[in-house]
Amino acid sequence: MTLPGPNMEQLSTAEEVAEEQIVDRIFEAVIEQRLPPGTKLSESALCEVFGVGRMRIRRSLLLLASREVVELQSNRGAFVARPTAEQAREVFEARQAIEPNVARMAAKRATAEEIATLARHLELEFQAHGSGNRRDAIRLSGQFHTMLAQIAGNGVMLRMIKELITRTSLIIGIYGAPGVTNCRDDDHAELIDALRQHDPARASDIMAEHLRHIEERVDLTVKPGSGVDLVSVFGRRDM
Amino acid sequence: MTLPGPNMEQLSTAEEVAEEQIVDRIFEAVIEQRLPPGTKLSESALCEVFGVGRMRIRRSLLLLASREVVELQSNRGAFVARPTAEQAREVFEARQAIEPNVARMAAKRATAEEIATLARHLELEFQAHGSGNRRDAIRLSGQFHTMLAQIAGNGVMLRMIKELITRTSLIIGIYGAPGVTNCRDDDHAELIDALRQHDPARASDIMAEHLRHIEERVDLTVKPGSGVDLVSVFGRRDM
DNA sequence: TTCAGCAGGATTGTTAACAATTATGTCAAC
DNA sequence: GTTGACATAATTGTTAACAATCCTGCTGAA
Repeated sequence: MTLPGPNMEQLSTAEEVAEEQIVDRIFEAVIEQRLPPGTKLSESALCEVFGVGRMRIRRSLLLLASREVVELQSNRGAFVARPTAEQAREVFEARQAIEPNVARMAAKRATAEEIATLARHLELEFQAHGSGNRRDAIRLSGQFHTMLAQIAGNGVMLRMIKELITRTSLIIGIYGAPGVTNCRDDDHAELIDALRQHDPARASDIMAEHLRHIEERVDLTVKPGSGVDLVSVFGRRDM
Repeated sequence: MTLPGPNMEQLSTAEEVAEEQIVDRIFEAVIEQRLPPGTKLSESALCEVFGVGRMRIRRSLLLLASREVVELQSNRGAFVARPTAEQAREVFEARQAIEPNVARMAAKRATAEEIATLARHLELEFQAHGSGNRRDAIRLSGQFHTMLAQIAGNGVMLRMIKELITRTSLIIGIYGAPGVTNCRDDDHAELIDALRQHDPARASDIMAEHLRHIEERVDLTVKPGSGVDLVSVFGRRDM
C-alpha cells in the first residue's frame, strides 16, 4: 500500500514550496501542538521560514482561515485559532456524526495490505508512547484517523476529518488537562481488529466510543486558557 | 426565528462587497445552475460584476477552489468545477454519512418556531414548483437542507453541507437527466412532520431515503456532458 | 508614580505596474 | 480550403512600492 500520507515532505526539487505544502505543514504543527492556540503567525516570519514571497503566505493563511485553523484579524494579522467552548462542542459533535461512518466504510473496504499498514502504524504509536515522545505520539494518533479515512476511500470526508482532527488538537490544548494525549492507543488496536474481521457495525461502535473517550478528557466549562488576547476579548468599535 | 447563520453581515462601513458575499453569491449561482460546470470565471468580468478590485476576486476564487466548487488551472484561470464520477460518488456518500445525523439532531432540537419557519419555506417550494419557476425551486430545495443544518445547531456541519449541496447541483447538472430537480418536496414535507413529532430516528431514516432518491436520478456512467475542456482532458506536460 | 498623549517603527492591506503564459487572428505555403 | 507559423492581444501570475493601521516606547503633566 502506498497511502500517500498527509506529509509527503519535500517533493520540491528545484520547485518552490506550494501553498498546499505550507498549509499541510502548519496543520501538522498545530496537531503536534508546537503552535499553541493564539500564536501570532506573522507574514514576514513565515516568509523566511518557508522561503516564499508574501503572496504565497497570505494565500496559505487564507486557506487555513477557511478551515478555521487560524483566525484572521483585520489589520492585526493571523493567529492560531482559539476555538470557543461552543465551537469545541460542534467539532466533537461533527466527529461523532462523521467518523463512525468512516470507520464503517473502512471496515467494508479495507484490504489486507491496508490493515497491515495500519498495524505497523499502531506499532509506531506504541513506541512513541513508550519512549515518552509526546509530539510523535500526538501526530501519529492523529494520522491514524486520517489513514482510516483514506482507507474508507472518500476524499471529501478525508478533507473534513483532517480539519476536525487539527481543530481537536487546538481544543485539547485549550480545554484539556495538561499532559493528556489525544487518543488512547487501545481503541485504535480494537479498531484494527474490527477492520480485520470486516465488521462495520463494530468498527462504528468502537469509533463512537473512542470519540466519547476523547471528549471526556476535556472540560469545556469556561477556561480562557493562556495568552488571552484582550483586544479580541473586548472588541473594537470598527470590528 | 433568527437563525444566526454563519454570515452575520457585520462590518464594512464603506459597504464594500466582502469576499464572503462574493463566495456566497457564486455558491448560489452554482446551486441555481445559472453557472454550469466548466464555465470560465474570468477575473476582469467578476471585478466588474461585483465592483471590486482584482485581489478580492482572486481571494474569493481561492476560497471557492478550496471548497472544490471552482477549479483553478494554472495560467488559464478559474472554471466552475466539473466533478468526476468518482467525486460525485464521494459527495453522495458523504451526504449519506452526514445528513441523516443532521436530521436527527434537528429533530431533537427544533423549536416550534423553527418548525413553523420550515413549513413556510416548504410552502414557497411548492409555489415555485407549481409556477414552474425552476431556479427558485432548486434554490429553495437546497436552502431547506441548509436550514435543517442551522436548526441542528452546528456551524461546522452547516458549512460542510453548504459545500455538498452546491457540488450536488454541479453533479446533477452533469449527470442528471435534463429537467430533473434536486429534491422531491414530498420528502421535505415528511421530514417536517418527523421534526414536529420530535422523532429523531424517523427524521434520520427519511433523510437517508431522500438522499437515495436524489442519487437515483443521476447516471454516473461516463457522460462528459457539455463544454468539455480538451486541454484538461488530455493534459499538458507542465501540469 | 501614573496615565494620557504623541511620535516612530513595524506590520498588514491595497494598488499598480510588470512579467509570463495563453488565446486569437492573420498570412503565407501547400 | 486547410494547415502551420508567427505576431498580437488578452489574461493570469508575481513583485514591489505605497497607504493604512496597529503596536511600542517615550515624554510630560497631574
